[in-house]
This record gives sequence, C-alpha cells and structure tokens, in this order.
Amino acid sequence: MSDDIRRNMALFPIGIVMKLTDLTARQIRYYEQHELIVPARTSGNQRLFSFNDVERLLEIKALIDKGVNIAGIKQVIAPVDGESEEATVITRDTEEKRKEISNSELYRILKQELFTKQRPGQVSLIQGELSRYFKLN
DNA sequence: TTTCTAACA
DNA sequence: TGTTAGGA
Repeated sequence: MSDDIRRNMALFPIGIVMKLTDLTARQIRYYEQHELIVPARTSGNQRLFSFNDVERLLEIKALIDKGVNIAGIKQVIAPVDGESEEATVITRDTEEKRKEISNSELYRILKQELFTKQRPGQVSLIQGELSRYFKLN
C-alpha cells in the first residue's frame, strides 16, 4: 500500500512534533537516543519526523504516563531498523491499543492540527484530543 | 527564529 | 528531565 510511504515520509521538524505530542524537545531527542524513534535528518542535521514517528511518540508518551520506563517501552515497541516492512513492526500488545484509533482518524486530526496551530500564544488542542484515543486502558 | 549537541547548579 | 551554552 502506497499509504505506507506517506506515513513514513519525513515531514515536520521537532517544533511541530512537540506540539503534536506534547513532549519536550529534550524528551523527543532522548527517546531517539534510545532508538525508540529514528527520525530522518535534513542536510543541515535537522530532524524530520514522519506520521509514523509521531504515532510512536504518542505511544511512548502513553506508556510513560503509565509509568513504564525506557527499558519497558523498548520491549513493547519493536526496534526500528530497516525502513521497509520493519518500519511498522509492533508487538501484538501495542497493536491492540492502536486499534482504538483508525489511520484515517489520526491523519485527519494531525492534519487539522497542522493547519490550526500557527500563531504564537495559541494553545494546541490536539493534546487533549489525542490523549482521548490513547487514554489509559 | 528554530534546532542541534553536550553537559550539569 | 530541565535547562543552558554556543554554534549552524
């Protein structure tokens, strides 16, 4: 499915991802160090995240909120190596949680957010929206 | 202005 | 994890 390429297409810089996930740049970079995510880089060494990266980050956030440490999260989320089929490999446990939100739904919400949050001083609404889908089980 | 790496009161 | 320095 060509939908995979879109989900794995590196699009947004860390600033956007911060608002989308409600995570600090520090946390996002930290998770990258632990290989929980492997964002692409621009020629200027700037990170570029894909929708998949954002989804992973949201899952990580949900797990962190549950009190799971990095080691635990690594067990839940399959390590990202190859970019082909392995890109979306996840454990059955995680897959079940993801079923709570459809791909189109996530895309719609994220896209809407991208067009909404532009002006400074404006609070993103996606955090609350997405947290609903990833609400604690 | 935004992001990056490295490092620590 | 927060936060800052210093550079791109």
